Amino acid sequence: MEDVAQAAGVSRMTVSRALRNDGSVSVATRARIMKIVAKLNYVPDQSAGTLSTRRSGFVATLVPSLNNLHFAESVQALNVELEAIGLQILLGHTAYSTEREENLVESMLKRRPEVIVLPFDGHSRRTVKLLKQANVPVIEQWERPQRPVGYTVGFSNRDASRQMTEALIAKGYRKIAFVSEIEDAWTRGAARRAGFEEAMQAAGLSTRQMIRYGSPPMSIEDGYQLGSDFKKYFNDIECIFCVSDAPAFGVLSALKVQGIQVPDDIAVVGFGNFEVSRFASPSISTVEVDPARIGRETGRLIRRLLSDDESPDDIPGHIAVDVRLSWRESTRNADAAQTDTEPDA
Amino acid sequence: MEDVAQAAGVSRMTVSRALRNDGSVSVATRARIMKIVAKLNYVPDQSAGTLSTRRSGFVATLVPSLNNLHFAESVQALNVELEAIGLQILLGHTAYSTEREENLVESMLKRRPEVIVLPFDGHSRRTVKLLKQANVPVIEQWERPQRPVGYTVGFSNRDASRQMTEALIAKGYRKIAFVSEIEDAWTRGAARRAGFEEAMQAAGLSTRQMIRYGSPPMSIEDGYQLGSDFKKYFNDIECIFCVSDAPAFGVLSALKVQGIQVPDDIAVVGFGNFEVSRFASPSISTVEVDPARIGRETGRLIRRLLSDDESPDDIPGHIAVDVRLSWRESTRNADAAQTDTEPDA
DNA sequence: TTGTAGGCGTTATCAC
DNA sequence: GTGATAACGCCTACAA
Repeated sequence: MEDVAQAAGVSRMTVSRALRNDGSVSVATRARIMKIVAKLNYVPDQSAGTLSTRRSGFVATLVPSLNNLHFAESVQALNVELEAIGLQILLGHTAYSTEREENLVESMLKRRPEVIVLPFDGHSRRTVKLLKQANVPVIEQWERPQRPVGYTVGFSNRDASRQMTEALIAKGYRKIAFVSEIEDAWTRGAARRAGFEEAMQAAGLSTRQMIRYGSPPMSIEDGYQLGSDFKKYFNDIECIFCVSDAPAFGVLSALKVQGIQVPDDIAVVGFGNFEVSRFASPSISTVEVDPARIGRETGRLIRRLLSDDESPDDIPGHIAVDVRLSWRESTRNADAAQTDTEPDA
Repeated sequence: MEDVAQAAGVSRMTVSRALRNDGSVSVATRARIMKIVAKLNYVPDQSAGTLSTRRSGFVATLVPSLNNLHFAESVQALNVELEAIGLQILLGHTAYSTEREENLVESMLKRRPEVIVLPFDGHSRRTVKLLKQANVPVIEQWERPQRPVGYTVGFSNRDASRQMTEALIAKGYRKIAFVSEIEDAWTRGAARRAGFEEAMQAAGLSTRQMIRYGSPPMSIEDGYQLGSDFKKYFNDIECIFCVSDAPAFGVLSALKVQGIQVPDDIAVVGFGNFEVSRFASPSISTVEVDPARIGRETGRLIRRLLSDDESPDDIPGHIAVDVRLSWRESTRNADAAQTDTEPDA
């Protein structure tokens, strides 16, 4: 910067001001400075700026996995919002591990993010402690936790799952199996299972068919294996409700191989509206979440949090991004009120 | 840090050394310091450290889109490698735009990354200039450019596509259509088309069936639309080779709806080995790339570049991550030497 | 509109 | 093994 200043015959301060374009530099001077900046290929060092202004320009963002279009889409949507206000995402993936999450939060904090965004799938005690002490706005995404650390953007997995279960019951399904992971304490899978149980019990139906298989997140493969052992798992079942579309697709593929008709012999339902469920044949009925919207709303919330022309009291603590039920070919749709659009429509 | 130092009765320097665990602090002193650090919830400020050491700990990583499992997987694999050496990814997505790429490179540079990783899909002149002047190792991923800026990790899309085309010809296909995007100058799509042409011309076959549709990257939907107008696009064609698995799946779905048999009436081939092509029915033959391996190899290259116990001359400028052809159900496999494993196997 | 002085929180370096 | 000093490159605050 000194070089630029000398070449322009001004002080470093003036160069600094010209670069930030804060309006306090004469047009002529600024033009001259910018030309020299270009010629010298000068690129300001943001970490020095951060040190000085105490604003890092970072938003720490954790996701369970990138290996899942939902999270990737939401990050991308968030990024679009943040770029507009010059914020940079600092990404970390927890691989669905609260321990990794803890380490990530710790290392992110060293970068002095202005906001911390993370999924809620349960946090370790220390994670919560770190987040609270960080003195930085915290946004939990996807699930709406019982006791949120800070702001939340998302929906209740439990409610969504209950809704879907109630709808299945309304369609006449009685013997419904729920497929989810083993050792899913505190994850969204557990919340979805709870919603299922709630609805079934409210309807006086048996919740004995709770199949636990694989570890979170369940894969297509896991579902395929379950579906392949149809007799063992789904004998006398009318509808298989899977914790996510991935195992639902796997189950479906396995049933198809065995010549079991969906939805005539048995129905299959997923959760999440992954791309694969839309293009499967039969296409899979599912709970549709809108990942891009979660990212977008998170970004907007951040803009509000960081702009100083709004009182913090006016900012809502929770932003609901609700789900909807998508009825497709894998369920019997006798009483279906809304029908989802097929790709060929 | 001062607070910690006072509480421990040492100087800030000793605290700094204790935190970095550089071995020059007595065990007792370090233990005492660490305890106080924990009690005071002190979190060091990395931007100050960066300023002092001139090491940011960042690896700038650009991807065309996260909205594509390939890139997400490769980023994730890269991240695994980098975490091990305390490096943090600074992610940006170009949305397949060279202009966005240029802006991203510029803003990343302000963070003083220690390495810049980006896809090669053509760069603007200024991007190349910025990269060269940055005085930072540059790694181009996926494609192997003709004139690379720095290191490269990946494969030649042109060669891969030529290979696949040759294999299709060897299987007896003669009237092969190639489906790719409009305005794909300099993208991987163009390289793949070039490989196709090359192989077809070498075999004395017509390359008249070059269908251009949609803009990069082609979607399932684009393929579906093409496939729906079978008569117009694929009349008298024996095999449809798509620029990626996404349109291949779309085409396939559309053919299925029309009762056109694959591979009996016509073959369909993709590129990329997206998950959907493995689980489609019929499953889609494709050119299989290994995104995780690209990420992993990039990470390893970075480790070598940043470790000072290796002479730069020993580090290869290009790391080949080759593709393989996956033969599945969507092609007639008379002479197939290798057959891909199905999910149920 | 421009300049001067000082400090942001850490670490390199050298001395003890 | 520990401490004092200066510097990293920018920006805040104040002065001119």
